[in-house]
Amino acid sequence: MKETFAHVSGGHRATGGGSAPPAPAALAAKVRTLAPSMTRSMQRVAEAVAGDPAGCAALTVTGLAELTGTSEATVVRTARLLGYPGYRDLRLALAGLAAQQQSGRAPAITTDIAVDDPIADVVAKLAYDEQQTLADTAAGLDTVQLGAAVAALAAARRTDVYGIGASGLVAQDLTQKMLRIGLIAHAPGDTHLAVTNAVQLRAGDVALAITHSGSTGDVIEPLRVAFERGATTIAITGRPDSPVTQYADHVLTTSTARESELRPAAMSSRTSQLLVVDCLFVGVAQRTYESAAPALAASYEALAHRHGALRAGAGDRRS
Amino acid sequence: MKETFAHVSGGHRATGGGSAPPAPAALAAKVRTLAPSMTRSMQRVAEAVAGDPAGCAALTVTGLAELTGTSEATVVRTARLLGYPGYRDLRLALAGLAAQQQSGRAPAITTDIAVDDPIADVVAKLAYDEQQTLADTAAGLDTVQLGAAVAALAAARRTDVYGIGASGLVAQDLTQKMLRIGLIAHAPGDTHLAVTNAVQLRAGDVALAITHSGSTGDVIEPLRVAFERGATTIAITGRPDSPVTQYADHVLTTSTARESELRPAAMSSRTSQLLVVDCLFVGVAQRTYESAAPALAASYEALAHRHGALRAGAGDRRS
DNA sequence: TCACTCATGAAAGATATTTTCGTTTCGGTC
DNA sequence: GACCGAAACGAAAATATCTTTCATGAGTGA
Repeated sequence: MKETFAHVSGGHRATGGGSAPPAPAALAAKVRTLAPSMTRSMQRVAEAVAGDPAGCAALTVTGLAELTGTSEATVVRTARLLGYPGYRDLRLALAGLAAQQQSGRAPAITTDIAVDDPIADVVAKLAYDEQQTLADTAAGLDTVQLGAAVAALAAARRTDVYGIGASGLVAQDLTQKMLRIGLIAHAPGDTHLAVTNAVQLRAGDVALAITHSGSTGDVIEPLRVAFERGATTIAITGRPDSPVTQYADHVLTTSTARESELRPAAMSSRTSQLLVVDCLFVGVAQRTYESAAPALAASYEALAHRHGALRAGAGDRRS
Repeated sequence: MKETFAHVSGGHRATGGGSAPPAPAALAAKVRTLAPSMTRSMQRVAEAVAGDPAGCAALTVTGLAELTGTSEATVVRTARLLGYPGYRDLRLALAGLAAQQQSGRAPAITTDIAVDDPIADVVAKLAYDEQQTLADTAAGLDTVQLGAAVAALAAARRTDVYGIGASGLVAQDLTQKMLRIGLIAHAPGDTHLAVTNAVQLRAGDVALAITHSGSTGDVIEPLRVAFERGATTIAITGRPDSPVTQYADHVLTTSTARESELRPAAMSSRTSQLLVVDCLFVGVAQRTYESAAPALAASYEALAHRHGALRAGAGDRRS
């Protein structure tokens, strides 16, 4: 009679009496616990699995069977013993475990970049450092000063942005963005031009200086001129006590990450400066939304057909 | 006319976008990057996968096909497009991803920046988004392509970097840095100059194009010229299947973050591009360490006295 | 409208996993 | 030392799952 055996085979459920949640990360522990109750070949399999989850996750039943010198059946039996419905699920758990211990290996990237670091490490370290820089900058940013700066920029008749070297690019970035929302901004390319421009400023205008060290003469000079002309002046610098702040109504502080030979200060200061500049931009865009939104749309539209100019195959959808 | 050239030079594209090893956790980013080049049903699958990795990992091909209302074939095709050999491997990666976000922090979904967000929120959201962009970019970068690009740059007689608009600033950033370690690099300011420059390139030289859309004619054109001149060409783009890759020996993919009205795509693509550029720079600096180190020190030295020029005391001698 | 391309799913084909079942091994008993 | 029974084990069949092929229909440009 069938029903007689039914409950017998049905009762073969694994540990837990009905609900056997597959082990998440406690696999190594489970292996150790269950090892004594395992047969020799099963132990070999369990050992391999616990020893190299990532490697085993890449193997098929057959592969793992060969690796451990056993058969597919044994592998499946081991998986069952470990609490999974079959090898497929064990493999899935294995992949998860591998990913976990992979990501847990993060602390290694706090070290400086070395000359012989493999390229993958360089990527990881740089990304990590820049993320850190962003977090630091955001945390250290004075929102009151930022708000004041935004208000000044939004109301300005025109804005001058000064920066040299790497900071010059940030200055241009801000300028480009402000132009996009219909505000008047300039980023003079050299000091003479900057000073010449600065002389034209007056109350209601804004001058913004970007310098990491806060001591770059080429940037301080035009800011000083603007300051003396009565313009509202803003400084973005990593040194809140540096010379440039003397002539700044509002000071926005960027974070200073540790630098090393292969990772010049310019790199992290740029990241930091860009975040500040983005905040300024978004703040200003919010305040001038009525005019900014259509201007943004218009400049987007104007660029759209440039993109299609040389289309070669892949269709680009309007997005 | 054009098409004749197109298919001739198009033969170079063996290394396009699909040669990357399976992505570990950069899946969400990859989905976003590749979504535009997907068909409707594939997008549905990709969406399901990105939206609920854990859930999908528990499904078989058939299950996922049913869930998304498509067929097994489509699921497999999607898996392929995402860079995996087949669904089985995608599923494994999915399990890994699920485990990671399980153990990791909460999803921390960011809402878009709203017009009436207080300035503090703007800072927090921008910082978070940019951090996310960095993580995605780092995870999605093909280190093989990156390594090849680094090797080409380090060995180049000279390097041209093309970029327009926001990408133009990134191009300048790279150029500045390369000059600092004694390498010859140019970032022509406009398309005419760029093409004129490109004509001068030959084998052993490098041309690098930076464009988020991958369809910017002004940037593709000089790269094409350089490509046909026999120079090694590199493209940094957010669209690995875009026209620009036709003329690129090495393609470096930047991540595409979701954009909104107040946060234009240019913002996150810039962050992404800068990370890639930094990686290139550090990689090149490593490879040319013998000459790069003294050059870096020298340029640092040369700038040092500029910083002191306007010392704090208010009295400025130099004018 | 027609020819064409391409996305799509049904079903055939290939792999991987699970089950079955017979053989081997081991420990004990006579 | 021979024999028995139970458990371990693997070969191969059976099944589930994944992949490929191919015909169809939707959409597109001429």
